[in-house]
Amino acid sequence: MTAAQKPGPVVQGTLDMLILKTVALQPMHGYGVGLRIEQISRGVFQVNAGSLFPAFRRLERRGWIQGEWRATENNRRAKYYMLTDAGRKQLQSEAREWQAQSAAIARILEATSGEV
Amino acid sequence: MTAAQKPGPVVQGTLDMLILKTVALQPMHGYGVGLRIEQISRGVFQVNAGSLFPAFRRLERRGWIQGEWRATENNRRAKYYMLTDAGRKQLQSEAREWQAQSAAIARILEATSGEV
DNA sequence: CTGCTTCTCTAGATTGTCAAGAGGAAATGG
DNA sequence: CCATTTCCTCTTGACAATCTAGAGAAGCAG
Repeated sequence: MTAAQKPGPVVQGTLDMLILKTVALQPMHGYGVGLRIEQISRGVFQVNAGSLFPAFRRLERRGWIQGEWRATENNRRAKYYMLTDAGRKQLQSEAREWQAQSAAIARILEATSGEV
Repeated sequence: MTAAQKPGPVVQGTLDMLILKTVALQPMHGYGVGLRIEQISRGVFQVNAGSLFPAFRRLERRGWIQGEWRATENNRRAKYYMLTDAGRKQLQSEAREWQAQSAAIARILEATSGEV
């Protein structure tokens, strides 16, 4: 039973970063981003539409991504989002901050006594 | 300027785990736990009293920590909390989950194309 | 036509955290 | 002795991100 816990929500505060990173690789529509995050996280995360779409609106409003209606591979209409230059900067900044935070948490979890 | 961003809030959802870990090392009072987390995180995190005390109440209500009034080193009264057995299990479980989550985020941040 | 899948989007509630404080008791400095 | 600072507990009210639980449209398969 060392394996696969049931999927859960994304770690709070990281969804924007994960979306930016995902659309940085290639323009994608919202639904696809959700699936991709589930896949790459290997089922650790599961993104709800009620989280996803507000996030896309948020990111677009802030100018970090830009949407455009296109046809999917399956002949449907979907809004494809791609990263802007500002979005690329934002992604770098959030990723850097995340590294610092997860390193800090790792330090705390590994602490064995009174180290500073 | 590669150095020390200004301190910010704890990553959402991790505060309980950080508190459990901190009191696991040695019984501590709330205020001290806050300072300790700031220290070990090297200023990455800064825990607000308005987050801290509700968290302690929450953890005690769930039976993961147990509080007791004692005198501090400085002759003051403070409520010292220590981990219960249930708390130890909970800490292990949360830490395991955290490892899975941060690994998943790392995978996403490092992705370069369509890997599954 | 019926039902399944893909895809977008909304409304309402919950939750964890924050900002901003109040207050008490010991130490410290004048 | 009084004033100030430091330590420590705790509360209130607001906010932002996420969730649950849907609706709705359009193509595909039976």
